[in-house]
Amino acid sequence: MAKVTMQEISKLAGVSPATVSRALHSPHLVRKDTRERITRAMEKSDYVYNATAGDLSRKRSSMIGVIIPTTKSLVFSTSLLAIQEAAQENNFSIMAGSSKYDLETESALISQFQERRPAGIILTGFLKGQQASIKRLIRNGMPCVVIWDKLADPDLSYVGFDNFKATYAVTEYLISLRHRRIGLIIGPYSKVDRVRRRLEGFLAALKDYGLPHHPRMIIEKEPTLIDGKEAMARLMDMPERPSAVLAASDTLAMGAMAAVRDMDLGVPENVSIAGFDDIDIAAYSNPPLTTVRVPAYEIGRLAVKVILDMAKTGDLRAQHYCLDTSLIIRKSCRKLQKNET
Amino acid sequence: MAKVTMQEISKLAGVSPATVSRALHSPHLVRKDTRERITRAMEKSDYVYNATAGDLSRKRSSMIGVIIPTTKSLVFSTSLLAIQEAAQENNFSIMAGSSKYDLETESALISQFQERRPAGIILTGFLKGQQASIKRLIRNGMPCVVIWDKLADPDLSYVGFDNFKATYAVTEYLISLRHRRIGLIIGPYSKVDRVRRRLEGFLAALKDYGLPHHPRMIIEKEPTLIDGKEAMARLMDMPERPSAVLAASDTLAMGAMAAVRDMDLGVPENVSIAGFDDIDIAAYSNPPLTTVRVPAYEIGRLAVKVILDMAKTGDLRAQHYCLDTSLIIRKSCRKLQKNET
DNA sequence: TTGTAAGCGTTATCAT
DNA sequence: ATGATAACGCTTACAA
Repeated sequence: MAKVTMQEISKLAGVSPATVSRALHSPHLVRKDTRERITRAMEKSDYVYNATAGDLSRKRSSMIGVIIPTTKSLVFSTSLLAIQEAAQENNFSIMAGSSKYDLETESALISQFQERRPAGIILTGFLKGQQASIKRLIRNGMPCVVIWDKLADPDLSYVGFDNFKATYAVTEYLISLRHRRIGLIIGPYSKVDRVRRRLEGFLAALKDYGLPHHPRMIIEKEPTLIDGKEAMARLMDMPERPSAVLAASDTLAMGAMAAVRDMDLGVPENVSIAGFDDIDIAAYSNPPLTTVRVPAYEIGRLAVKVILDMAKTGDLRAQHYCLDTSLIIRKSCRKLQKNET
Repeated sequence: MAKVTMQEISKLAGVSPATVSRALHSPHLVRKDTRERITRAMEKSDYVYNATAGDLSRKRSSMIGVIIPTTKSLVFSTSLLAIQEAAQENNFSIMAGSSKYDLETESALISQFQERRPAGIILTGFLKGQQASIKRLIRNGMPCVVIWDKLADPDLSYVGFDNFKATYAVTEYLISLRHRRIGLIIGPYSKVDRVRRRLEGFLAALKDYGLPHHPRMIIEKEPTLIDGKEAMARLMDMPERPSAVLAASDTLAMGAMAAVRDMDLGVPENVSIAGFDDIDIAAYSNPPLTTVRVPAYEIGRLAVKVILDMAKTGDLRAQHYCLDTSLIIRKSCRKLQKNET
């Protein structure tokens, strides 16, 4: 398709290929009338620029690699959308892939990306054991930025938020509602650092307020609806069941609410549930979900900015952006009575 | 980054670049021991294949362009996930973009894709007025397949389902429940053919069963939660309000349910609601949503197969796959009493 | 089974 | 302001 090349355009316009290239990328270097002749020639012959050839010649490509855990979570999709919009505004394309929380998949994706010499790579959190290989990437001159977390390692760039703090805050809120037996349904924290920090925030709040810690009330699951439902069912079956449950993602929370409904019990009358992410639908669930709002869109845009900036200047020194989260109080949590348990 | 080239590997292994290339892509053409020497050389020097150069040389790239309306709808994300998985299995990368139901954005995306000479392009339905330019693409040798619809045009490939029939069926179901005043909340049918066919299916069912058609009960909106809610509020405010409402996407349906709840009315006691898509969460809403299941995942996988097949054989003759949808009856619709209206 | 060499369509460096 | 020309890193006939 589109087999006409710059060569042919240059002939048609009676100039050299170099001039055509200039007319395309640095129009100000070309006299107006030649520029117009070139433009006309291009239009007449349906010329389509060949970015592959350009990238090869220039030794860097105008693509950005993006890894998100899953396209099936609305909240990551929001970041992806932002990334895509920002990239397109700068005439970059994105290569997307989802790791599905699997180390091998993630590595394969990174390798696949590298083959195209992208301008940079955006990673969503990352799996345990990936840290070294990312550092190697950076050392080799590849702009990388981790999103959705605040990293301890000063050598790694990130655009994220404080998962520990955010989880601490929502747990604290539950405690302020007089809950003392609080369950936690959480994603794969043994595999993903970002998730582990949520666990740690939860635990820290419990400890700081002197609440007992029931390991059985912490359930690690995949962040899906069905897993949220199963976990909640298990929690509700316990002899001393929790009066409140924090689901470390809204998807889990939605599943959890369904479990309660299936028992003909109500949220928040019989049990309070809080989520994390503030996906769009959280405001529309029944009851509307109390949750932690995460700046998914802003994260995406900012990440692109960081990558583009690094690619342009060649300065790969780590950049850190920790954005704010906020607690969105809706109707899925209630305050216990003084003597209620 | 990764500045070592095939040249250097070939020197290291004491062979020609051509042999290295063969070892990589057609190992069977290379004697085992030379192959091993090459592999060792690559490992020792951290060689990373340069797909950009390869694509240029081979005059076709191992990328597939994908356009979906929005990453913010779970159901398109499912197709995207499937596409991405299938592509990766075949060592292809995907370039993704969302049109946001905007013609200019869609065109810009297609142009951007073309510059990379992708192996093919997958389009989700497509906007009115795009048909001619897609045909031109195909004529120029670009494999294209439209997903999520069954096209009338025999020259265009599609992997989709019958939007008319599916909508007809769910409307018929509502009618079988004795509903006679049925509202419709629907996406941008004036812009998107695929959506228009849903409208037509709805109208046809009404007509076939001799039901009156109230234009005011058909509301065109963007497929978002908030729009679903607003539309439903309007419907419920009508003097003769509908006893059932079909929302032509689950997202709209979720918004609609929220509107009913806000009026302190119940679904399906006061009004029945049916959706379309069967996004994951539809089974978990309160009440669980009766809806039309769409084979989003299968569509994605099959679309990649079609593209790859066309790219390999060079045979761009149109291929048509119309998959099945099914009505998933849950709890958001009820049967009216004999004398109930 | 392996090597030679001519591209692939741009861009960048020097000249003019 | 424009042109000549050598890369860029790989693939692919064709030859050996």
